[in-house]
Amino acid sequence: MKSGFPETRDQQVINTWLLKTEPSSYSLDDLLNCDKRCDTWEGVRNYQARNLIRDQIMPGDLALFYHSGKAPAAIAVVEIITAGYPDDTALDPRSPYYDPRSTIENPRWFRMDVRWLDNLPRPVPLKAMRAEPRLATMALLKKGQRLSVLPVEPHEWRIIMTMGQYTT
DNA sequence: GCCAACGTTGGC
DNA sequence: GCCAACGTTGGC
Repeated sequence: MKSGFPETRDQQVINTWLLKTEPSSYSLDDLLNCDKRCDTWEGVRNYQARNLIRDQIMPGDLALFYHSGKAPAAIAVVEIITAGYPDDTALDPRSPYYDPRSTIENPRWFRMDVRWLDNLPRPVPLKAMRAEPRLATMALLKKGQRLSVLPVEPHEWRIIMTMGQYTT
């Protein structure tokens, strides 16, 4: 990644996000074990997060891969490789993400596909982000926030890349 | 394990 | 449309 973020690709601004996951349900290793280190980000069942996936997240965007739980930290960078599209798991009665209110004609939930890019050389713990004054307004750090998909502002992204010693 | 914060549900 | 009850998230 070069300096001067936000970068553009094909005239399009690349936005940055944070994808939160509880590692006991889906971890970085799960992503790394996927074919081509690509996987689908399914099961989001929160309307605000759904709206971001459906309306804003674009292929080429970048995201921090964040583990919640025992050792909360941003640990890797992934690339968004699709726009949002209907989350079929909502249609499957055997899926833990089944939602009978969702239909093919009227999908209620959306997902996108992601690809692993790199681990952060130094994972950035939640604690370190809280301790960094320039990250004070970060969405992740807002009290009581529970979104699993969060926007990351360009300056926040740069700071976290630096903290994570991520340089390319 | 606790509990604050938040989203969702459902009775009215 | 209001709001109390409930379930879930997630840091600590």
